[in-house]
Amino acid sequence: MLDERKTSILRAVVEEYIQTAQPVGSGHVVDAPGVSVSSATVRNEMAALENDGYLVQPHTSAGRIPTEKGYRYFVDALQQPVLDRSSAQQVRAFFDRTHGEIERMLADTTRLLSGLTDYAAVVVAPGRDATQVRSVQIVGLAPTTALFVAVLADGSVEKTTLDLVAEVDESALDAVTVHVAANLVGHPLSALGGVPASPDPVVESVLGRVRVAAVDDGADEHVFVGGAARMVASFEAVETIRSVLSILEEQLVVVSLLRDVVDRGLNVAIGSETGMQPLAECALVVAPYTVDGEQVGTVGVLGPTRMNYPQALAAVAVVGQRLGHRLSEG
Amino acid sequence: MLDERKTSILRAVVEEYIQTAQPVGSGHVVDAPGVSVSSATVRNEMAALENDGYLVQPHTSAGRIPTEKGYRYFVDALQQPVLDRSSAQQVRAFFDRTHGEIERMLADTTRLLSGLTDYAAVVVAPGRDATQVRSVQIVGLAPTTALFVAVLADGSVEKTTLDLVAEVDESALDAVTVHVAANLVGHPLSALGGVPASPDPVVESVLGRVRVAAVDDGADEHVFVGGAARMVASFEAVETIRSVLSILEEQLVVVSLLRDVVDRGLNVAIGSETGMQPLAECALVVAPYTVDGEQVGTVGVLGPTRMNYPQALAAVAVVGQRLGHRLSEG
DNA sequence: CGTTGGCACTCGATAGCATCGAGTGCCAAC
DNA sequence: GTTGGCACTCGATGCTATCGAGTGCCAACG
Repeated sequence: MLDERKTSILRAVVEEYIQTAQPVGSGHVVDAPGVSVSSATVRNEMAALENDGYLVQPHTSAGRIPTEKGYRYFVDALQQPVLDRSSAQQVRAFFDRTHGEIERMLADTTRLLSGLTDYAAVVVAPGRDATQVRSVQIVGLAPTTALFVAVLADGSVEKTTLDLVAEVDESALDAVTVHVAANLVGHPLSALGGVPASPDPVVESVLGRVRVAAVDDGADEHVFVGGAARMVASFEAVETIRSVLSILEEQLVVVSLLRDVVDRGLNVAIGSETGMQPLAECALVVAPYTVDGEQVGTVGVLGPTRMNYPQALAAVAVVGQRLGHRLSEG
Repeated sequence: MLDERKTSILRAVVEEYIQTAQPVGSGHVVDAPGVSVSSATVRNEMAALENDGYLVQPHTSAGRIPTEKGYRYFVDALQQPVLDRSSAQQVRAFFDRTHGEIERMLADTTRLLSGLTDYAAVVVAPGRDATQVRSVQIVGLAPTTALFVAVLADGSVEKTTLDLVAEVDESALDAVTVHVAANLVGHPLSALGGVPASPDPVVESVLGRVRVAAVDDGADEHVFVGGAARMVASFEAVETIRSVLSILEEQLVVVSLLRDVVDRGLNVAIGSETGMQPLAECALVVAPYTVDGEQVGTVGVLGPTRMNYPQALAAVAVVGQRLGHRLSEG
């Protein structure tokens, strides 16, 4: 698409702009690798790059800034970035050390990722269907309220409140527990829909509630966000900060955003590529992680469009891979 | 402490500064209620208030800004503030409508509070000891890993990973479950420490792990933070925003901060009263809530020192009270 | 013909300076 | 004790000059 020299120039502009946040002039590019020409030639090339939509000038006679298209080309031209030694060491140390609740581990993973990149980090927990139910229990809380609790093989616990239509005593709830357990343990939680009807009408009425609740809750995947404070420093307009934080506060939005990006086969979404207007000045780097060969979740970082893409890509890739390994071994 | 007129003037200055964020001059105060004197007299009084440390001038010949001491006096002089009709209606509607998981309910409560005040809201969940254990279960996850799960009467679920020293089969874990359940159901979770030893050495070894884990996890109370994005608009320095967000991201810090303030018998902590340097420009309004007559948790809002205290105090008080009621009825 | 040094030009940033006005402190008079 | 009057302060605003990084263009060169 672009000849070698234009590519080198574009890369130099992007790299310097990422570092300094200042428009980059032709003079700064001449001693970049792959650019052994004078500044006048660079100027000509940069004018061409602007014409083609890779760069813009904030105003006449200023340096150039990459456009979304420019960042996109830069990212696509990147060869597989590798994580620097000390970061890699940090990741290794983290996954060697971490243990305990899966939720805490995922939350800590966001801190790790955020610390590596200085941007906000997100981790989408493994989906319901990625793991089997180990144990089921229905516990009465109030005369007409019960709690459905399922322990999954990965150590997570799912629960749903059941609003019962009539009073149900403990023994009946125990019967429901036994019935559900017999049909659910060893299967993914989504198999709840396939639990056969019970001949006992009381059991069956509770069962109805369980099925309904399972469908209601099935949609919301758990997501962990960390290091939002770090990302703040990358922006200077308070209004931008506010709108980005608003997005991060809405778990549903974050989950669907990540899913959407992954589904489009991207590992980077730049500005409007995110599909969210408040993220126009942001870029999102994501990587799915796999447990036992199956994609079950996603890790990612959210930062400004002038993000350190090589670093972020490398960090997200390595953390995603390690996280998958860690979860696979159980 | 201050005569009536000085109090009126101080109140007028605080109220206007809260609204405008601009230094308030003597001219703006003359037509405030309780101040029927000329601007010259107001000037004299304001000079006195400055001398006594209630006001400061950003620079000579500018209006005045309240100091922490000024805000403190203003807050202490406030009669019980009442919530405006529409907000009260909003609160009532929320608590009539809300149901389901207690965690979701508490998280939604932060959204409610944040929406009412336009500041960040925090809710500390009821402590472990405030509610009884309804059900206990120990589930094996891996050969040497098990999960201790306890369902509490308020619908919350506590869990802890157990790293076992040796392989323990299902039937042994079931024996532990039965043993623990017999001694724990009906008691608060803290009674775990008092579970008697078991004659069976295998059961006893697992039991040891359970006791250790219970102590480790006992400290961390759950806290929900919401509406951080809203609060951002109250500040203009990005660095301030960053440091405040950093605080809010650390659950332990938030919990101990709230506990500390409540323990000091305060319902408002202004600036340095919070005891946290990064919150020097913030104020915290808190209210404990009670379930069955016992203080079990706290709600609060965090905003700038130039916070709308009457509104925030009223909102926090009402939401705390309603939340307590809601949780009491189960 | 691509490359290059040269050059006029642009325009934001910075600094200096006058002006404006909100607000103050002080004082004499009521 | 209160008040109107008044000189004064000082940030904010606006204007102008200057500076300099960077540009576009062009003629000359290999």
